[in-house]
Amino acid sequence: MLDLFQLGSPRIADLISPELNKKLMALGEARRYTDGEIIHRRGDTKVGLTIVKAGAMRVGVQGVDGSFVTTTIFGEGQCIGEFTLFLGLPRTHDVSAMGDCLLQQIPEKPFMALFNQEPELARGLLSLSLLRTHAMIEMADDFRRLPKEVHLAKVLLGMSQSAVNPSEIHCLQEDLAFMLGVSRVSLGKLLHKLQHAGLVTLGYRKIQLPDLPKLENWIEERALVSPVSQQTKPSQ
Amino acid sequence: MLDLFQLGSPRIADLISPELNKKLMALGEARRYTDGEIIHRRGDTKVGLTIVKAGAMRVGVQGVDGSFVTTTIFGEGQCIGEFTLFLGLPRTHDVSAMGDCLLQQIPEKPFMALFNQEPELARGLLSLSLLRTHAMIEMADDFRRLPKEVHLAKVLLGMSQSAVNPSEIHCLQEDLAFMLGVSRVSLGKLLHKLQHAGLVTLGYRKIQLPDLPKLENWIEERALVSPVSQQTKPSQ
DNA sequence: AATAGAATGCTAACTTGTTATCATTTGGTG
DNA sequence: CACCAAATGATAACAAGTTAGCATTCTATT
Repeated sequence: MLDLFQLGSPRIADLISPELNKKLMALGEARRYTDGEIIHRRGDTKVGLTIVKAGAMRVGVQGVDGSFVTTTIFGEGQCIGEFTLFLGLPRTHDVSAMGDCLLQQIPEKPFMALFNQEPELARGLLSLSLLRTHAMIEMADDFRRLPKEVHLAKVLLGMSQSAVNPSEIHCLQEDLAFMLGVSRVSLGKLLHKLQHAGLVTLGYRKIQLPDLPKLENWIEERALVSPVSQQTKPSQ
Repeated sequence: MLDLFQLGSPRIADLISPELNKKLMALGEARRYTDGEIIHRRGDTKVGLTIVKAGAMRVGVQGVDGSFVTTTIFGEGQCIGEFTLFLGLPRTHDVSAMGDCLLQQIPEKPFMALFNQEPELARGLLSLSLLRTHAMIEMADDFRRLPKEVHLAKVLLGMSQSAVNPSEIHCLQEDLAFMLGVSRVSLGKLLHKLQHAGLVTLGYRKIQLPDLPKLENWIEERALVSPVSQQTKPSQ
């Protein structure tokens, strides 16, 4: 469940030293993509790490019926491709440029050379992967335990925490609907419920969160289990 | 979505050399737990790695209403605790012994000592974490894209692949229901659909899969996107 | 072999979500 | 600035899932 949640996904640069990050970003080459351009497709077997230098990429899956659903948007500093490098698995998602963007693309060979030379890189990638897994576990649990409107509220809160402006989220109701596994109609109803509760304000292509503390409280009161805090405090 | 799926979760021993595994298992100490005994609770902050040496542990969450739902069963060779070691996060699940079991419990200090000394360990844990993430991503996608009965079939197939006897799965309908996010009643209906299609045979506390190739075909025909194969072929 | 507890099966009233349309609003484009 | 495509709102018929309750079946334990 990569998920829009992963807007808040950690950035590799935050998990390794600046020096190592410099070495990493010096590998491979940067390439510019224009809005909508395909970066790679589900099933592709090209191996390598891709890091967003500027802009954002849209991650999702194209259905056989032609419909496309977005599951994640990765912004600056976020990366994909670990599965191809370490598991030899084909790409799991279709990825395209969301607006113009600049990507650092690091092929297998130089990456693995650095990886084998710098143990710190493994540690950083391990933390990254664990953080993602952790977020997914919590999300999956929410998905099944929480009433839909609470889950929705939690998702919105999560998205806000990684937005430029925390009190305004830019996304389509259709994508939110997919994320929660409901239809657009249902999602609309849920959103209006939250609006009537004074927790959100609906807009065109955006949702405003006028009172974050209130939203947090509202969620807290309805979550069935105690939340696990999200601080990232590595041991060592 | 750890999930019963994770019965098929990789074992750490399969991702590192036998020598390193020996060193790892020599750390900490083994402890025996009796059926139902609590191993740790959600929210606990005790840091360390726990590896199943024999038997199995039940992973799940206790609701505030007292109900307990199983999300995963981890058997021999499988481990938990990476979040506590590398992210400093509290336990995400309640874990208890499922039948009598023997666990190797490795405290933070000796583990991190070995970790810092043997780069191979980071590589192994990275693969482990990525495999889990990958399984969860695919599962989450299925959760939202596939009709419930197809998702159920896929989950059953996944469970069979990691069972002692691939054509017989031992689990409660109640736990399966939670995994799919539906009620027990709905799950019953779904299972009966599959039974009428000749794909499963229902029993008491067990489900038989009399014709695995047929099941695979049936799923294949109904999956909306091409599956991503699950071979574990590390590069390098 | 009888029994108790657990798991499964079944039903019905009810709630919720979906599909299929169509109307309305919005914001970028020419 | 008018227009158009996209996004959102709204509705109704329909389908699906849920809750609650009880019956039945199974298995382990007397």
